[in-house]
Amino acid sequence: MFCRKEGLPVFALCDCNNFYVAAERVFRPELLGQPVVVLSNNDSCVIARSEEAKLLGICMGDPEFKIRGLLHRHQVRVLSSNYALYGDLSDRVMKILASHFHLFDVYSIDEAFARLDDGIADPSGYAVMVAADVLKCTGIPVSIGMGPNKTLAKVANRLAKKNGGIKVLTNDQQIRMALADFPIEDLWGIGTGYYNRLAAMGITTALQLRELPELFFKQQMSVQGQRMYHELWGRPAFDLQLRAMSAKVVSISRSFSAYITEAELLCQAVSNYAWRLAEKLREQRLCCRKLEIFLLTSRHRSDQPQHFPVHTHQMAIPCNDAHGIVPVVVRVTRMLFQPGMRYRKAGIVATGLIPESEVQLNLFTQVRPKYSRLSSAVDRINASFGRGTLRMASEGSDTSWKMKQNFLTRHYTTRWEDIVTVK
DNA sequence: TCTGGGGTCCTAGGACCC
DNA sequence: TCTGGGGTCCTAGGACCC
Repeated sequence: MFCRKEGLPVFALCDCNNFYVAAERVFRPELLGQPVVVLSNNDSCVIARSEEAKLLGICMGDPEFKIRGLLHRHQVRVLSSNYALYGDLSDRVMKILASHFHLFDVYSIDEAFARLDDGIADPSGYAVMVAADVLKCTGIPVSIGMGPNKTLAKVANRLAKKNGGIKVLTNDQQIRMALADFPIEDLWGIGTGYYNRLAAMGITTALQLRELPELFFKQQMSVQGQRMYHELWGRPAFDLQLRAMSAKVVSISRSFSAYITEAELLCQAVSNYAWRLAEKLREQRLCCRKLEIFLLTSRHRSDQPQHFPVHTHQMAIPCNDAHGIVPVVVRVTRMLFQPGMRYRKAGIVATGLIPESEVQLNLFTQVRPKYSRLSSAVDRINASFGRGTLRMASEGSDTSWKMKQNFLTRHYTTRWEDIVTVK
């Protein structure tokens, strides 16, 4: 199934370089060459950095308030995250990549795996051509790594970033060399938990890790670890995911821009989240059978009382309309709320998902069509006039909890009034 | 006193990913 | 004062069934 001429790579990983920053630079060329960071929701943490920002010592996840002096001193350009822009540019990049690779698997907003066609005799030259085409068509630079499986294509990609954008691993000698000084914490499948355990044993490079017996992987890191073992030795254990799978969980959670201490305001905020969750379920044509509602106080404030309540609600009928979901979420939130607590975040997780079509076949769902037609009408209106044009009255009008985005760029590619004007 | 065995489904929690 | 959000997979253990 993975057969290909001996010594040639089978898998490619294409990864956009510093994607969020690159996406901003497409429409803000004055940011080229400047240190740039993109912040998470509420403008709280660094989630993307340009090369210039990395050189200043800014790390992923750094809270903005802790590095404010540094940002100011070096005139770092600070941006709020603009997911409408990133999502749209991601779609464009993926379309170009898909036109060059027959078998193709979108792995995340900025990454895709591909299997190389048998006819490609010069993988490295092919990768150069693909990367150039993506850059020409979208303005986004990509790095491409190739190897005999996904794990090693990931390793190659990491090396490609430091090596002109393309890296191909073809035989075990090259693989050995690549793994010899590859830090285990950068390996796909090694997070902080495994890293700490391995480092305590003196294992710090991917090559050292590979030398451990297969049983160690199996016992310490379960079957995923066992798959990693095979891939490190060049045998493929993860294939491409060629069919889009329907989501198993759909969730929405947000931190508030200020603490919430009143039940009323909290209910208004979760009412807004519940509405958005219902929209997301309808976008994916799914209905949920369960809703998990949770509240969080700030873990970083050990001087304040903590409260992390969770409640799971079973829906009588699988549901994806706001009229079924919002009242449940508000009722549960009222029940979970404890006076005296300063809530920082709330969220809703929809599980037990089934396709909309299966619900409509159910005998006991005669009440649905009315709300289903109402929801479709609301979705059409909001699609035309913008999200939030129609919403639930329970959401209220006090927006003090809403997300802070002080450095947001325009929706250049997805909103008519934000489109760039050429003089 | 001695109390089966094998299967499924569900859930909670822990690991990981970007 | 200020520390993101949305996912996946795996395992162990309990309930339940025949």
